[in-house]
Amino acid sequence: MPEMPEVETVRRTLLPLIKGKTIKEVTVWYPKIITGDAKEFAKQLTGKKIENIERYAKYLLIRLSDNLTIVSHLRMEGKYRLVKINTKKDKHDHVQIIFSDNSALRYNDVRKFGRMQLIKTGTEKEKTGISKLGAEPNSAAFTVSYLQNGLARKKKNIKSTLLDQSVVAGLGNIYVDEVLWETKIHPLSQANSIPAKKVAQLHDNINSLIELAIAERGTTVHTYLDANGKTGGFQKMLQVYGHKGEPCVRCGTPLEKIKVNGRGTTFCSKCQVIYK
DNA sequence: AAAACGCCCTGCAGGC
DNA sequence: TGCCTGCAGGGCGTTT
Repeated sequence: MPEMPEVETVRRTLLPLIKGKTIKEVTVWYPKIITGDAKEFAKQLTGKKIENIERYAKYLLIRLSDNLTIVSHLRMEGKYRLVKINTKKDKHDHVQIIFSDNSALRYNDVRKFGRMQLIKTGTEKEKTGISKLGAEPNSAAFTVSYLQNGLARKKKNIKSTLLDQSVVAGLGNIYVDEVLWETKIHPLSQANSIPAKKVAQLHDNINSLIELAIAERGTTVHTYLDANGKTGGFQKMLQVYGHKGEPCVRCGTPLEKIKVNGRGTTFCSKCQVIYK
């Protein structure tokens, strides 16, 4: 499932594959992927040139000529790959952007959860999901006091709070479980009851975890692949996610798995402290 | 108003 | 070439 490190890896691998290319034609096989009118999406894109790809949290911003931007969210299983024009359509290919050099960008998504939205460049903070996002890890805005203020407003558990993209933008289920284990905070701790010193540690650990995961080109635990079809490398460093029942590497206690607001949550009941 | 819930989707694992 | 159920989950609309 692409979280911020995976989306950043997609950005880095996709950019050199499509930068500078001119769009000749767009095919939308599954219109629900497109937010707004799919025919209009295809029409507007025709003739435009790919200028750059940016990213905010888990959103890709594909910058085009004529002040247009495709805002793309991969959700659980969205993938991009570049193919030759006549490559047979995969069962889960949903959108195709054909370039003037007869290569084609395919968007593939087994669960069809991903979304693409065409907007005027610069309106992403009003017209898309980006409008509700908080600060990203490792950004200037993501300070210790920013996180302390964010948690102070929340009475709910820390697991749900860190998944809340308006508090910290870019974390998903894997990295939240990892960072709570690393910081020795129980996932059911009440967000506004965590001591300031622990919040400061949490902040630093979020930053270093995301930085390391990006350096490792993300985590592949299910089907995640970058735009070159390569898996990530961070899965070998996971301490809790996917390790239910295995001994905690710090204390040897078997890791537990519970549901927290509908999300699978793996943790060590001995060394992760609950704050209430 | 904050928090929780339900929905979208498909593939796969597990039980029988 | 089995069938059925539950699980995986990010974001968003709806409900509590």
